[in-house]
Amino acid sequence: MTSIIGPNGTFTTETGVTDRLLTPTEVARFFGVDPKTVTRWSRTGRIPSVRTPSGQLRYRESEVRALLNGG
Amino acid sequence: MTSIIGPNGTFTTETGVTDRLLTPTEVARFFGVDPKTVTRWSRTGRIPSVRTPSGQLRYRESEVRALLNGG
DNA sequence: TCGAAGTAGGGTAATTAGGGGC
DNA sequence: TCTGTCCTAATTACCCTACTTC
Repeated sequence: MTSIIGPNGTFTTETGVTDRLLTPTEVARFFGVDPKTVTRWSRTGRIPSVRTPSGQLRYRESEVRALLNGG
Repeated sequence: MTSIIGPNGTFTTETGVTDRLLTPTEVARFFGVDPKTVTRWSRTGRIPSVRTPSGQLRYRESEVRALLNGG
Protein backbone atom coordinates (compact mmCIF):
# COMPACT_ATOMS: atom_id res chain seq x y z
CA MET A 1 0.00 0.00 0.00
CA THR A 2 1.65 3.18 -1.20
CA SER A 3 0.60 6.59 -0.01
CA ILE A 4 1.81 10.13 -0.43
CA ILE A 5 1.98 12.89 2.13
CA GLY A 6 0.68 15.97 0.35
CA PRO A 7 1.87 19.56 0.71
CA ASN A 8 -0.80 20.24 3.30
CA GLY A 9 -0.36 17.02 5.24
CA THR A 10 -3.15 15.36 3.32
CA PHE A 11 -3.11 11.63 2.79
CA THR A 12 -3.34 10.65 -0.84
CA THR A 13 -3.79 7.08 -2.01
CA GLU A 14 -2.80 5.50 -5.33
CA THR A 15 -6.21 6.39 -6.70
CA GLY A 16 -5.54 10.05 -6.04
CA VAL A 17 -8.27 10.30 -3.43
CA THR A 18 -7.51 12.54 -0.49
CA ASP A 19 -8.36 10.88 2.81
CA ARG A 20 -8.47 12.01 6.41
CA LEU A 21 -8.51 10.34 9.80
CA LEU A 22 -11.48 10.23 12.17
CA THR A 23 -11.49 9.93 15.96
CA PRO A 24 -13.35 7.12 17.78
CA THR A 25 -16.06 9.57 18.80
CA GLU A 26 -16.60 10.72 15.21
CA VAL A 27 -16.91 7.12 13.99
CA ALA A 28 -19.24 6.33 16.88
CA ARG A 29 -21.59 9.13 15.81
CA PHE A 30 -21.67 7.74 12.26
CA PHE A 31 -22.86 4.35 13.49
CA GLY A 32 -24.89 5.57 16.45
CA VAL A 33 -22.92 3.58 19.00
CA ASP A 34 -20.67 4.27 22.00
CA PRO A 35 -17.00 5.18 21.24
CA LYS A 36 -16.01 2.20 23.37
CA THR A 37 -17.79 -0.06 20.92
CA VAL A 38 -15.76 1.36 18.05
CA THR A 39 -12.60 0.60 19.98
CA ARG A 40 -13.77 -2.97 20.46
CA TRP A 41 -14.42 -3.24 16.74
CA SER A 42 -10.75 -2.41 16.20
CA ARG A 43 -9.55 -5.20 18.50
CA THR A 44 -11.83 -7.74 16.90
CA GLY A 45 -10.81 -6.71 13.40
CA ARG A 46 -14.23 -5.50 12.33
CA ILE A 47 -12.86 -2.11 11.29
CA PRO A 48 -9.36 -1.11 10.05
CA SER A 49 -7.56 1.40 12.25
CA VAL A 50 -4.38 3.43 12.59
CA ARG A 51 -2.60 4.08 15.87
CA THR A 52 -0.90 7.32 16.88
CA PRO A 53 2.62 7.05 18.36
CA SER A 54 1.00 7.18 21.79
CA GLY A 55 -1.39 4.34 21.07
CA GLN A 56 -4.67 6.10 20.37
CA LEU A 57 -6.88 4.92 17.53
CA ARG A 58 -7.83 6.75 14.35
CA TYR A 59 -9.93 5.61 11.39
CA ARG A 60 -9.78 6.43 7.71
CA GLU A 61 -12.88 8.25 6.54
CA SER A 62 -12.95 6.30 3.27
CA GLU A 63 -13.04 2.97 5.10
CA VAL A 64 -15.76 4.14 7.47
CA ARG A 65 -17.88 5.24 4.52
CA ALA A 66 -17.27 1.90 2.84
CA LEU A 67 -18.56 0.09 5.92
CA LEU A 68 -21.60 2.33 6.06
CA ASN A 69 -22.35 1.50 2.44
CA GLY A 70 -22.51 -2.18 3.18
CA GLY A 71 -18.87 -3.16 3.66
CA MET B 1 25.44 11.88 10.91
CA THR B 2 26.18 14.48 8.27
CA SER B 3 23.42 15.84 6.12
CA ILE B 4 22.65 18.63 3.70
CA ILE B 5 19.57 20.81 3.64
CA GLY B 6 18.54 21.34 0.04
CA PRO B 7 16.90 24.33 -1.66
CA ASN B 8 13.40 22.86 -1.57
CA GLY B 9 13.38 21.82 2.03
CA THR B 10 14.76 18.44 1.08
CA PHE B 11 17.11 16.57 3.32
CA THR B 12 19.92 14.58 1.72
CA THR B 13 21.96 12.03 3.68
CA GLU B 14 25.33 10.46 2.87
CA THR B 15 23.53 7.60 1.19
CA GLY B 16 22.12 10.02 -1.34
CA VAL B 17 18.54 9.51 -0.21
CA THR B 18 16.46 12.66 -0.40
CA ASP B 19 14.15 13.11 2.59
CA ARG B 20 11.57 15.88 2.74
CA LEU B 21 11.02 17.80 5.96
CA LEU B 22 7.43 18.07 7.19
CA THR B 23 5.85 20.80 9.31
CA PRO B 24 3.93 20.06 12.53
CA THR B 25 0.62 20.69 10.74
CA GLU B 26 1.48 18.22 7.99
CA VAL B 27 2.40 15.51 10.49
CA ALA B 28 -0.69 16.31 12.56
CA ARG B 29 -3.07 15.82 9.63
CA PHE B 30 -1.28 12.61 8.76
CA PHE B 31 -1.99 11.15 12.20
CA GLY B 32 -5.36 12.83 12.71
CA VAL B 33 -4.29 14.90 15.71
CA ASP B 34 -3.75 18.56 16.64
CA PRO B 35 -0.43 20.18 15.60
CA LYS B 36 0.15 20.91 19.26
CA THR B 37 0.11 17.19 19.92
CA VAL B 38 2.90 16.61 17.42
CA THR B 39 4.98 19.24 19.22
CA ARG B 40 4.31 17.36 22.46
CA TRP B 41 5.49 14.13 20.86
CA SER B 42 8.82 15.84 20.17
CA ARG B 43 9.31 16.87 23.80
CA THR B 44 8.39 13.42 25.09
CA GLY B 45 10.68 11.70 22.59
CA ARG B 46 7.94 9.86 20.71
CA ILE B 47 9.01 11.27 17.36
CA PRO B 48 12.45 12.39 16.12
CA SER B 49 12.58 16.03 15.10
CA VAL B 50 14.81 18.71 13.66
CA ARG B 51 14.82 22.31 14.83
CA THR B 52 15.19 25.35 12.59
CA PRO B 53 17.63 28.06 13.72
CA SER B 54 14.65 29.99 15.11
CA GLY B 55 13.43 27.05 17.15
CA GLN B 56 10.58 25.67 15.06
CA LEU B 57 10.15 21.92 14.66
CA ARG B 58 10.36 19.89 11.46
CA TYR B 59 10.00 16.16 10.87
CA ARG B 60 11.50 13.81 8.32
CA GLU B 61 9.01 12.14 6.05
CA SER B 62 10.77 8.79 6.36
CA GLU B 63 10.46 8.89 10.18
CA VAL B 64 6.76 9.69 9.94
CA ARG B 65 6.21 6.81 7.54
CA ALA B 66 8.08 4.48 9.89
CA LEU B 67 5.88 5.50 12.81
CA LEU B 68 2.71 5.01 10.82
CA ASN B 69 3.82 1.50 9.92
CA GLY B 70 4.25 0.57 13.54
CA GLY B 71 7.38 2.42 14.60
C1' DT C 1 6.51 46.57 4.40
C1' DC C 2 2.20 44.63 5.19
C1' DG C 3 -1.16 40.92 6.17
C1' DA C 4 -2.30 36.06 6.65
C1' DA C 5 -1.02 31.71 8.22
C1' DG C 6 1.72 28.75 11.10
C1' DT C 7 4.24 27.84 15.41
C1' DA C 8 5.81 27.75 20.40
C1' DG C 9 4.84 28.28 25.01
C1' DG C 10 1.31 27.63 29.06
C1' DG C 11 -2.99 26.36 31.19
C1' DT C 12 -7.44 23.86 31.44
C1' DA C 13 -11.35 20.92 29.94
C1' DA C 14 -12.46 16.96 27.18
C1' DT C 15 -11.31 12.51 25.13
C1' DT C 16 -9.22 7.95 25.11
C1' DA C 17 -7.36 3.27 26.52
C1' DG C 18 -7.78 -0.39 29.41
C1' DG C 19 -9.83 -3.33 32.77
C1' DG C 20 -13.82 -4.94 35.15
C1' DG C 21 -18.71 -5.92 35.90
C1' DC C 22 -23.57 -5.87 34.25
C1' DT D 1 -21.91 -12.71 22.00
C1' DC D 2 -22.49 -7.88 21.90
C1' DT D 3 -23.17 -3.41 23.94
C1' DG D 4 -23.42 0.50 27.45
C1' DT D 5 -21.59 2.10 31.72
C1' DC D 6 -18.21 3.00 35.75
C1' DC D 7 -13.46 3.73 37.02
C1' DT D 8 -8.44 5.55 36.69
C1' DA D 9 -4.39 7.17 34.31
C1' DA D 10 -2.74 8.87 30.22
C1' DT D 11 -3.36 11.62 26.21
C1' DT D 12 -5.38 15.13 23.50
C1' DA D 13 -8.09 19.46 22.14
C1' DC D 14 -8.92 24.17 22.67
C1' DC D 15 -8.12 28.60 24.77
C1' DC D 16 -4.71 32.53 24.86
C1' DT D 17 -0.39 35.66 23.44
C1' DA D 18 3.97 36.46 21.09
C1' DC D 19 7.10 35.28 17.50
C1' DT D 20 8.21 33.37 12.82
C1' DT D 21 7.36 32.37 8.12
C1' DC D 22 5.60 33.25 3.46
